[in-house]
Amino acid sequence: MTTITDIALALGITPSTVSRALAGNPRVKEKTRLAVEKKAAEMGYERNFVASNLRKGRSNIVGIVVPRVRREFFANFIGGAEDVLSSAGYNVIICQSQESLDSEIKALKALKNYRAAGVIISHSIESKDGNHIREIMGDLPIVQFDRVFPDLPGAKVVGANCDGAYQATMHLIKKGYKRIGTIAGYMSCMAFVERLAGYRMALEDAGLGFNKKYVYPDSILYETGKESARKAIADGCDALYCCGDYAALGAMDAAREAGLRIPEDIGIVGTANEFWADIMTPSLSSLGQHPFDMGQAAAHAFLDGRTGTEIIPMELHVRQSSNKQ
Amino acid sequence: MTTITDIALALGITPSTVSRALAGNPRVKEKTRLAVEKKAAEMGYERNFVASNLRKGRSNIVGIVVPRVRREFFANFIGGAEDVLSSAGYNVIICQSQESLDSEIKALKALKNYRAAGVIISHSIESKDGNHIREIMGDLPIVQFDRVFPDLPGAKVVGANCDGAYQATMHLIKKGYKRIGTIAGYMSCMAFVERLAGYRMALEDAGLGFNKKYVYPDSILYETGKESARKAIADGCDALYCCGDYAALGAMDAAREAGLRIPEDIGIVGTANEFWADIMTPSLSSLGQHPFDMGQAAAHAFLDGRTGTEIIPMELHVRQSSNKQ
DNA sequence: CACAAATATACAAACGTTTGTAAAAAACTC
DNA sequence: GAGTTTTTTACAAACGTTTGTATATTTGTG
Repeated sequence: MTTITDIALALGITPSTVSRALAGNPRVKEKTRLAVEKKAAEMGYERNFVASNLRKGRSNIVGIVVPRVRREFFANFIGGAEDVLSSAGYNVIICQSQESLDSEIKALKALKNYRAAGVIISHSIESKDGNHIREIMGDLPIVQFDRVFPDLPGAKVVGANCDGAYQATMHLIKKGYKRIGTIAGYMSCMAFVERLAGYRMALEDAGLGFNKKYVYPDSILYETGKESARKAIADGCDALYCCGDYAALGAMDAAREAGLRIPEDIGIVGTANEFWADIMTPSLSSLGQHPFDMGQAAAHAFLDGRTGTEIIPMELHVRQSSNKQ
Repeated sequence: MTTITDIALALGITPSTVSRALAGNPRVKEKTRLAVEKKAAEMGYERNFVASNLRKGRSNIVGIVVPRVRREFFANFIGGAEDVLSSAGYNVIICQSQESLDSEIKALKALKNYRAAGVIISHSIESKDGNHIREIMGDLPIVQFDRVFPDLPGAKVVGANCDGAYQATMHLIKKGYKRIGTIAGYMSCMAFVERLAGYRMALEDAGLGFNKKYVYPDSILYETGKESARKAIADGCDALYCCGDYAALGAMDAAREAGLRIPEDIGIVGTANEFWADIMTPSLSSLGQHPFDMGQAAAHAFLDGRTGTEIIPMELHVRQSSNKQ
């Protein structure tokens, strides 16, 4: 592999000049710079990032830490972020926390150790606050998205969760459902708290009143969603706003097992708008985010060193599961 | 951040001894080693990978390059590989080629530049051979999986594609379908070539004969699958073995648009066993791989420096879309 | 106890960059 | 053309580790 020393030797100049030339430093004469660039291309030079990072104390790596890469939402977010970051000359390391605090810490430490330029993160369910993030990353730029800790400084990109859940719940109300429960998420996550708030607000605005009894929290997976839906059905709910599509799927199965027709006897709306929501029978109404846009927004927030919170709208996709005539 | 020099200073020994002690080198006395370990823990030392990598000329990074992270198969593969690799002390960088040769080359170059210890790759559709991989990675260990170039040296982990497609096709034959076509993939990919071979073998073994006319290649997405299925239906096919679930989904829609009942008028089997295959109506029969196992196998192949090809069995999940009574 | 052998540690260079400071070269000024 | 400023390049140290070689220490032998 050719080094800047090789180039310097070939041109009879010093490595430092080569380094500056390649970095576009105005301290080197245009003529020299062009000669260096030509020689570098000729010799197939590629900057050794490891050496560069060591000397500079920071790298061109941006870490993206997500619970799970395979979820529609995170996969699309990553797509959006990667687009923007890689065209800005950054390399992206993707880490999965698998919803575990330990894995999250491990990933952050590895990123810190590689002197990442920054980290874009949506924390795991097990993370109750952002102290470990701040502690490990020090003063490195942190961009949070979707699941954010409000007290942690730095940029945040979130969906309009409160507004979206309001829309979803209001949609159920307008369809004539009377006892609307919610299969909620974890109250350690902002996003889920916001959704609950939107759900509550819609009920109150419609004069239906909010009843804590019809909130079934900690349910975002198929199994927990199904279990919670069973309780909701026993409690007499005739509609459910679910904080996740997998939980909504569980709820649909619970309804079917209870002999209820969807959407005639029970209406169901999910959240995330996974690919399969549209192709199942009955198709699942779902509150979709714009993960790709969120990824781009997060990347730009990092690049511009912006801070503050950016809110990306959410969109309700009405399908059969809530479309009572 | 504390360095080995700090530890050496604190203990009145030299950095080299600290380095060796932390690496478990037998050249340092047990007593010294313990003292170093204690001090290191006390001072919160963490090895600077960047410096270590620079000196050693290689890192503890393993790159995984896949077309798309969000596909069930790749996401699960990554899960399996990450498990094994991270408990062996490696860090995993995940790169997406987005099925584009350019992105694949870019990812490989970045990995090479970070002096990755090796790369685990399933190449993009646009890659017609493995020359660019070998050229960029030099003599670094390469483990290929699923889509492999047989002429590229190094370990390979593949599903039993030929055998699986044989099973799938034979299943359709046994169900009484007569004119069985295949929505095939790209002939630049081993996996798809193998599946076609299995399909052909089953037809020939059953005495139905192979007819090139009923092979509709280059169709792995919803749109291309649908388009190819339209042709197949016009050609009089009453069953389709599809090389991908998204293509199978397109085929189902094409069948419905043509007024055909599934599975009565046309039988459909997909490949990959995506999550949603089970929940749609009619549910989609699909030939599933064991991506998690494949990921573990690939990681072990890398760790053990093994070479040669490992074949992981595939499993047919029979569901409604092919279950003609 | 002297001497050799084995063990444990110190020294120093290297990995390939970047960057502050010094020196050289070029361009002005009077 | 000498002196001054500006531009351009060279020198050298540093980032934190690893590792071959040399030195110091300990252990063993007669």
